[in-house]
Amino acid sequence: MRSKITLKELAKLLNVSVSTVSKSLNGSPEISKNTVKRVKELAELHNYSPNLTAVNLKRKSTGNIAVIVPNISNTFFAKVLGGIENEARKNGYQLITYISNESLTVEKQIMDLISNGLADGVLMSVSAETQTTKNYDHIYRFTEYEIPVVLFDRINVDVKLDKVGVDDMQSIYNAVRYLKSKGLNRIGLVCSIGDLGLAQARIDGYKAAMNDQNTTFQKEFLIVSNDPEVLRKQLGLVLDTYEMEAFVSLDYLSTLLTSRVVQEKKLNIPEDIKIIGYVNEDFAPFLWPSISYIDQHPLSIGESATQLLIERIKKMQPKEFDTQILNTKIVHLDSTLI
Amino acid sequence: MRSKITLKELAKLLNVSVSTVSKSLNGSPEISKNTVKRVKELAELHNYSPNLTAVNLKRKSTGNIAVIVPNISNTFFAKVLGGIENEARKNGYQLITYISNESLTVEKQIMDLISNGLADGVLMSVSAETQTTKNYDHIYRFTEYEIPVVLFDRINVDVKLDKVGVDDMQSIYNAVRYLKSKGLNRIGLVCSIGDLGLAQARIDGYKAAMNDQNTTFQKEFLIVSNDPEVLRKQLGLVLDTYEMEAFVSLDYLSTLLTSRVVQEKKLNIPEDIKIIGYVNEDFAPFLWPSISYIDQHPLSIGESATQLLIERIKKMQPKEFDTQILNTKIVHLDSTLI
DNA sequence: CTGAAAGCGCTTACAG
DNA sequence: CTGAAAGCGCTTACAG
Repeated sequence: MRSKITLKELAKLLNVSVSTVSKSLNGSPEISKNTVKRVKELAELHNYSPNLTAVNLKRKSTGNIAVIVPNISNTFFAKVLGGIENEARKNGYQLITYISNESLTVEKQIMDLISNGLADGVLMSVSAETQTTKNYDHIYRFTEYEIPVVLFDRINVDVKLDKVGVDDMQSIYNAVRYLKSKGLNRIGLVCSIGDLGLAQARIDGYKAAMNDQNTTFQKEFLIVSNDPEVLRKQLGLVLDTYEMEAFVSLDYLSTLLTSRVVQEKKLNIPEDIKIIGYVNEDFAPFLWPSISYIDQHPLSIGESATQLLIERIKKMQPKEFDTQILNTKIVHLDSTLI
Repeated sequence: MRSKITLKELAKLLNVSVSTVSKSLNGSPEISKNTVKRVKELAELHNYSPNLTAVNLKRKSTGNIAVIVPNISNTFFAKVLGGIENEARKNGYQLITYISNESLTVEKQIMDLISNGLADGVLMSVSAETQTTKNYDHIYRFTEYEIPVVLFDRINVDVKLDKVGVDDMQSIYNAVRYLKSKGLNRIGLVCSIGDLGLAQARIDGYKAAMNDQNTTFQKEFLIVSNDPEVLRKQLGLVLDTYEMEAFVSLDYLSTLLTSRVVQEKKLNIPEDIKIIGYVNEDFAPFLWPSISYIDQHPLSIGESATQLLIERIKKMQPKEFDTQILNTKIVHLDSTLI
């Protein structure tokens, strides 16, 4: 496609060898100041830049990091991607991105592609299907090829690899404890992502906190379904049956839905019902009422995962896998005011 | 990084030449059925796949499409990216993604990088700063290198290139006309992205529709600011001063904010105030009230832009630039019921 | 039908 | 200080 000037052409114009040009441009101390100057000037003039494909072939590396994201329906993964991009670009890596659409099949196809030598390392968040079927062979294959893989966010999977994410159990445990500290006891849990390992961890956190002091966990308060309609109905039922005081919602959809159904029932937030959920932090303040949420610092997740991956790329460590857990924080808005 | 088997190694194992192996694997008719079979079997056995860096160097192409997105704070660009990915992968291209963060400087850096022969083509949505400063040289440079560029979504820019997007003026014109057809006349416009060309087009659509029949455009109804706080105040003021009947909001933030401020004022949606805006289509139905929105079919935008780009890559057309305009559609939810 | 050779655009020991 | 040569892993005219 491109007709940019090559080393060879520069060499011809300067009447020197290709090696000399290459060394001059790469700051080798072998070459005389004078030649270096001549070469650099001409290179500048012609706007020379090395063909990265050739460089990479020579170096036996690609300069690419592959990123596999399960979906893009909310901004969480987009934000993580932002963090990954920051860190990758700072280190001179390009990002090759893929979306698995929560499908194991697609994930396998992507991994096949990548293993054709497309990337020096892989950052991935496993798809829902991969987690439910516990099919991890395609991931392990990379370590055979000596391509490091770092998992991010969805790290509650039984795979021995480097991982970067948050403590999902603790996050929800803290949220429930906060609500209880306000004297609330009838706290429901709403979840539309039950097939993810991290949802299970969050539910465990909920149960632990509910079983803590003056309350015991009641399974009637657990509203889990992938179908928004089912969720909506159950939520209505629970609100009609019990005098609920608060909800913890585990994902974007269920958070908005909780707020909606509560209001449909003419209940006031936060006076009658308090909510802590997961929502897009950029827009959370503009909802009515605005909903308190658990900030997972997606940017940091992306950055840390990328740092770890680049370390692995640079020196394929002895196999001691690292798990980095970042803190979460409850951001209080309207729905937990008072 | 990878220790995968190469053509040369396969050739040695089979006692044939590298050329023979290459031709066998690439389905050349020159080679005997028998050899092809032997080669393919061994290749399969060793899980051979060609080193794409080498193939690309030879082919003088990269197999990559670079995508530059201005931001990722809402899901719009994420969805477009999804469409791009579908189409790119179908055609065997990899996506290299970049986020310009609405900065001209970053955009230039990215373009420099890409021009190092990283991609066969570029899909981009120009940053806000690029639009306000009207600085397009770095974009034109690609055409000099014969790397095709297709702009998407933000196509209201004075650049002669292929473009794929929607008719922003018409979209808002239609929205306002719809509201007027319901007998509403005091219709406000709210916008937090005034520095984008497409916002201007949308505002033009609003003015045209307001000047249409029994109403004339009033600049008091125009609420435009990049600062949410200013927007919030002005919105409150307008609601206090005029008996508003509806709002058209031009972006995610202003849409949510409009709904919020209206409700803070104890006004009912849609009884007192109707709203048409732009929101994440996946979550729109779960808001309370759910907000009617203009569906821009982001997936289609991504797919069409990618198709066009791939055409350009395959046969660098005589320079007649194409502008593809996709339809938008109003999706009616709570906020325009009745 | 098979293979030797050249070449894609680079880098880097090695020789002079 | 400079350059010739080999090589990264492929593909493809060309010769036999």
